[in-house]
Amino acid sequence: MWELQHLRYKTLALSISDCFRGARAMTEDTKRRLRKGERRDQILLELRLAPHVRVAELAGRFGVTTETIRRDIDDLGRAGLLDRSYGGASARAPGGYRGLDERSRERVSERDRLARLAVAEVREGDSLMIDAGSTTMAFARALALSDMAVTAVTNSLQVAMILGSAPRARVVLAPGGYRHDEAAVIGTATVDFLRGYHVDACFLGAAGIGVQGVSEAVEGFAAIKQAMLAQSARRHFILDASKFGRVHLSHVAAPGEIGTLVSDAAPTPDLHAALSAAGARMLYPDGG
Amino acid sequence: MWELQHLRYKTLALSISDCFRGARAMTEDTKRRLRKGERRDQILLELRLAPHVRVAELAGRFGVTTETIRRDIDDLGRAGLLDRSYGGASARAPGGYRGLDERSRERVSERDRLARLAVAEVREGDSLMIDAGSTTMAFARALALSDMAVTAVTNSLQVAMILGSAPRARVVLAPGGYRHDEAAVIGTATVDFLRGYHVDACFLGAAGIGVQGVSEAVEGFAAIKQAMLAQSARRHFILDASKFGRVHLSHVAAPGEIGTLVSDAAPTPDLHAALSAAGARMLYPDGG
DNA sequence: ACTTAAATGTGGGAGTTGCAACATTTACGT
DNA sequence: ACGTAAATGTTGCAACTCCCACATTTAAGT
Repeated sequence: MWELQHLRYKTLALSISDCFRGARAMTEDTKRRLRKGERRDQILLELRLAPHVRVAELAGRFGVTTETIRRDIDDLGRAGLLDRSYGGASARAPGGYRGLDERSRERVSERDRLARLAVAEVREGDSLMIDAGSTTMAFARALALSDMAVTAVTNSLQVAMILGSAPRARVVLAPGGYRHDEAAVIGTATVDFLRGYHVDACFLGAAGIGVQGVSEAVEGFAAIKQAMLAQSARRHFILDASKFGRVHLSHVAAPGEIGTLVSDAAPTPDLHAALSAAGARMLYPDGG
Repeated sequence: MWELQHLRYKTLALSISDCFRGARAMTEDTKRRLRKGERRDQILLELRLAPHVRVAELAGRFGVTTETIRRDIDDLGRAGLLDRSYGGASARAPGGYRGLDERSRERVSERDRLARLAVAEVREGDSLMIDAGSTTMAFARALALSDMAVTAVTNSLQVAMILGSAPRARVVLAPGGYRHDEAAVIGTATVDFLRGYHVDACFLGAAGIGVQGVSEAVEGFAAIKQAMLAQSARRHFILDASKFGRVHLSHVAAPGEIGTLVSDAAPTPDLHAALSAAGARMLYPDGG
């Protein structure tokens, strides 16, 4: 009976493993046999349908020992393809957010504090634009908790799903080409769509901020951020202190275009000087 | 120290619990005190950021016993707001898909077989439209496994995320108002956007099919399905046998407009007669 | 203030999982 | 066909989780 089950999966699984091996640039994975790859593809795919799988259940389904499954998800976890958890594995949320296992409790509350600082800038009834990123996800979560009536336009699937669960929030999702690593849509369709909306405020993340302004690493995100900036009466960048002084490929906004910088710590003196000279507002805990 | 942590959460959590209680129509939840509701909101929201939380970790964070957390997630699980798992809880995937715990192993393979039957209708290089639903999610999963080069336009966030993980698939997401219970976008913006594409084939789910044609329960989905049908050279409905004979509010397609019905079992004689008289093609295991 | 019920804590036994060392099987190259 | 190494299975023990019943605390109503 297990044999039958196994064969079915064997025919079903084709070769996503190839992509996976390719992505890992032939390190230790090239040595692995088919059976293993198939199983791992199955695990990964199952994890896209259900957010969590259990070791014991997978073992039963594939007709192998729990130890084998354990080794599989250990390796997959090491490769960053899923998150290990007691008794099983869970899908790694796309969009940059790391599970709590990797973060200390302090960082969790830091994240929430920064997010609430940004939520304080939102007024009841506001229309918003929110872009993709781990900071804006945390912002969306805090905004959902605040139970404010807002309408949000976003290109982030995560933000849509998080904020969409709040009873008084309306979410409009922009169209575009789907980027799986960021769980967001991107492209000219996205930008064109955004131009059709005028909102009270936008809340954006970014990869870096320096004296020359805000910059972004992911190609294609910069254009979206700029489009959102252009349609918003009030502009906000939510950036934790680790972004200070970092410069990335794509230019997003000059210091004068930043509006308000929401952060979890005061900017470095030179950054503070440059931003304040350009008329940017800065907001951070302990007196901003 | 725990006191501090707890207070922070106390201020953060406002009143999504109200919505939750409201949704449950004041059964046993009305009796519950604030503390409990806050904790549960936190759990639910945390689950939107991370796909899995552990009992022990939550207990530590809230400064309560694991037993309390266990009771929380038990109740939340009973209310259908999350999925229980050994050692913790995982987010319930929106869009109708139920975790494996609730389904027998047979139904899992049935689901996969139906999905693969539909995938067999896809040709390398095809452009597709795929709508939202649990059947189309399974289809997207099987399509991702097939490793075919396809371009898919969809209004389902789940389909986008599943298919978007396949290396050779391109996914275009339609815009629109976000419907959280279905994890899909909906509305005139969605329909208008779809009209901008011509595709080789569409794969749609639906709530029911009868002699009068295909019908749908979710308001607003019918228009999207019709738009997708209109833009597709080949038309497919993926429906399991439980949909046979069911009639729902919104009309989607007459028998003559169905194209191909992909199912896991042969339609009932009268349904078969009506469809075949209208020129619909039928596809099911064991000789279609 | 008193009563009552809900909410939470405690403790122990049963079941699950994790881990590591070692045995066995399987797959591949020569 | 043989040898080798990867892959998987097996076993035992420690750690963790679950669940039950009962004790204790907390919150609400009168």
